Amino acid sequence: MKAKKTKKISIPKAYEPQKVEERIYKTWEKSGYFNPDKLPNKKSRKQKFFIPMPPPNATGILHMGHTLMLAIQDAQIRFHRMCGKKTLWIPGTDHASIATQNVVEKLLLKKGITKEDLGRKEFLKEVDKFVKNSKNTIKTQIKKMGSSCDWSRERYTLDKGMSEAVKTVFIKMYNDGLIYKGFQMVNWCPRCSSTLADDEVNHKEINGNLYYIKYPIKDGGFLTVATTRPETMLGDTALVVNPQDKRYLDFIGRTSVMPITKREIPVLADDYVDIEFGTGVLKVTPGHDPNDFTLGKKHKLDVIDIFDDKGKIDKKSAQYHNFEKYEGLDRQQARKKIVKDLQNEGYLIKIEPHKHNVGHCYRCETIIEPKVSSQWFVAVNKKIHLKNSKTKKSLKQKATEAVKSGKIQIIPKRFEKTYFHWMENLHDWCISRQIWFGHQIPAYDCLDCEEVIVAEKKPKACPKCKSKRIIQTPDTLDTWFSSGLWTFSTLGWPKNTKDLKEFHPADLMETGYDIIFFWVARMIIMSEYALGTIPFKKVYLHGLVRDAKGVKMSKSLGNVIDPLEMSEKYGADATRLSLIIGNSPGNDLKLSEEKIASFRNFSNKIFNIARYTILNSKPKKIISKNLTLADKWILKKLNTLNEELTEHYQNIELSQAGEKLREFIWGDLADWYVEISKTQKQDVLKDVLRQVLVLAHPLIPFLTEYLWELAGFKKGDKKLLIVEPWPKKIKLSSSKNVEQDFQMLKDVIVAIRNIRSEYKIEPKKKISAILHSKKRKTLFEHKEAIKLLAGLSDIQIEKSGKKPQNCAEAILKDSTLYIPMGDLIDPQKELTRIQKELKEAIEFRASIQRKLDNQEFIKKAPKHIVKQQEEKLKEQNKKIKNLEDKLRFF
RNA sequence: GGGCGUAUAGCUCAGUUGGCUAGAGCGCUUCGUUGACGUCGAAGAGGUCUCAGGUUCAAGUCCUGAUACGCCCACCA
Repeated sequence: MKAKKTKKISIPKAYEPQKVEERIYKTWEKSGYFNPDKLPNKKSRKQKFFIPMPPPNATGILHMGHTLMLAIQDAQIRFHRMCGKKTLWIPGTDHASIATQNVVEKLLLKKGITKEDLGRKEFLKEVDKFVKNSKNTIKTQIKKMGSSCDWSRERYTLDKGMSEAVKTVFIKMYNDGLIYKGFQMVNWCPRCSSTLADDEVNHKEINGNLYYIKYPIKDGGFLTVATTRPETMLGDTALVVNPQDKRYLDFIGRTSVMPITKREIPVLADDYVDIEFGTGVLKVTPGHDPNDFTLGKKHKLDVIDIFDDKGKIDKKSAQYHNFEKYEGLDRQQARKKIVKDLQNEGYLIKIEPHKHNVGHCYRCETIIEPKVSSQWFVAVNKKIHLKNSKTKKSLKQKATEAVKSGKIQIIPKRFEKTYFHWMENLHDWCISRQIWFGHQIPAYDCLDCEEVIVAEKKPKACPKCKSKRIIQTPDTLDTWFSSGLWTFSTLGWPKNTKDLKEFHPADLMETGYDIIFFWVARMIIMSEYALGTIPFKKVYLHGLVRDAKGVKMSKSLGNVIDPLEMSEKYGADATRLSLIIGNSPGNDLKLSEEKIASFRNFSNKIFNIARYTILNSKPKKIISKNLTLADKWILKKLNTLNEELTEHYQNIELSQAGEKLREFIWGDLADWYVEISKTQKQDVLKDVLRQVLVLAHPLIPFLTEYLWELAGFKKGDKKLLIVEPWPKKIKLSSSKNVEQDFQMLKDVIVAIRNIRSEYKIEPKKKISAILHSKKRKTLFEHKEAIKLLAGLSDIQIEKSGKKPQNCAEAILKDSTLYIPMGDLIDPQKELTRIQKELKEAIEFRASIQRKLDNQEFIKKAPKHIVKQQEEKLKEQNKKIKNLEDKLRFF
């Protein structure tokens, strides 16, 4: 109970992460341990563990989503590194073609410059300049979070090696007939002036209208068409009705003279048309609707493209097809004007409000225009002989099998269904983009004979017509085409490198569920195609980080919580913990500054436990003899913690790992063991601290490494915590009953505290207690602890004895506690207390009794459950008897 | 139109294969300057586990249905 004098080692009173994090990170970097080739005990590292880091966009700044991914991956990497695996985490950045080009375009526009002003070459120089700069920013930020990734292997999706990989795959796919150029309906973003893949289009419900328009028929009569997009009528090339539709039988085969343009189009029959919808008459615009395109193909209709690349009514088309008066109007303007004209000329019958889904660009939110053009596609349904496959299979089949066979495991499992569903419905993937920034397609067009040549280098002459007028296709590739190669291109593919052989496939792919299709699916397709293997064994999908109210964070809403600001304020460890604890795969996370602050408190608590241990623990070396009940208890708890954490880390259940850690450190260690240790001549604090630091390190890297050093566990420059082997369980002899015995000790202390609280006894005031207990010896060992923790001046512990007078009492499992109150005793208070306790006990006993009276329960429930109930009953009976005895005195 | 998820204390969430007098953190109430920590400690209040059925000796946990909220996918003009 005498407070130990703290020695004069100067350790600050509170943890100041700002002062240590940067230094610790540099120490790690200098050690070389981020690099698997420089790890200690190299020979014994038989297993490997590899994570390719999802590359953040090169232009971005770090947001909570990144921080979350870094925290999870770093925890995994650190755990497996400590477990003795050869661990590799490759960092990198993504060039994010459309996104980056948009950003730079906007910046230039502020200076009044368009990209066309600069020309392709100069513009790309500008982009590169910009990327170079922001790449460094994000790199520094990744380091700030403590990420232990191998910077010597850092990659960029547009670096030389990557371009090599992209070219190789493209050419191989082309030669295998899996990449083709085709004239097809694609999603066109008029703002970006580029195509988009199907999954880059977001469908949103829009309150639109259905316009009913009269189409006059030659030789009399008219048909009424319902459309949501009247402006597309400029490109109509037919009307179609269902041949079963009796209303229109007479019209089939006749000709309509269209309103406005007065073009003549046929009335056709096709059972594609839904009789029920609208008027049952469909206007066909093969140039601007995917269905109409298919229908048009079937009926060999002309395709009229009425828009230019910016989504405005095209000049040439307007001249040719007789709608010059709309030339240059954008889609909205054209719609307005056409509706007005239709109305004036008496062709508009009515307008009905109509909800429908409209596609939007996922980058800039502009409404997508379906448009027919010549683009490059990956054929996903074409069956060929793929690597490591005996029979002919399509890319889609291979990618589906990879998951279905269990070779790839998706966490959480429910996303496997989503994945299959998406794969089943996958159409050919449009991979060409009319963007300047990106991997330019390795295809060359002969300007004289229009021959297309796919090759690594520009051919000297056209193989067909020998012309030398050859240019490279201006289009670039979809960003996801190159990031699809990420798991193996980062390892040096197409060269057959040592890294590739050693590390592929990755052990874990950790990314957001929002890019399961964009990226995860593409990586599976690409790896199966190029290498004939899976890209990774596990996919762990994290959710979105939202604000405290569950709203998506966005600059415009001003609800963004900045990870760097938070790390500066509360420490990177606290920021990481706030994202890990209370989070589960596939679910969104609500984050608030308060939550982060609460983990700062936790860090500080750990710091102070360590501080106390360093300054006061006795002895400084591991002991195993003469352990007290408390010593054995905390060591046993530590063993359990070790076991549980090991499993949680292995299964990527980091939230549970974090909670268990907090429970142990704050609950068991700080609130109980540290306090009790103050009454002991020697303790095991140092051993416990040592192991706790190891177990906590994957989740709390900075602080633990710092304390490791402070506590003197770091023996020699190379012995950093980051490479400390994962601890084995501590051997404990004779630890039977430790938990029950310690629980009894806790119960006694809590009971006294309770009485103090009820009687409002000042904490300063020391009182005495008398304890009659069957386990006298066990409690006696920690007599001083009871005194310290319950604020007693004195305690008598006897096997049994006479009931003392004027006491507050508490009935415990094997003991009865008396607190002499003298005049302070309030019989009424005691009576109420006992009565309340008795009532609860009786109710509880009744519920157990009911169970035990039930013959079915006795017959069918497992033996140990029945026994458990019987014991509970006994316990309650004893308690009730004691309480009733006490009542008799009142 | 198809599919999926969630519903437990004021808030954020745990609750493994059914055995629970239903837990934690934050918040709240009362009390406290016990030399590791006020970024702390002690004690406490607070829940018919969304609703209705069912299976079972036993249901927060499994099944069916309903309701609410959320998400994803989709070319019906």
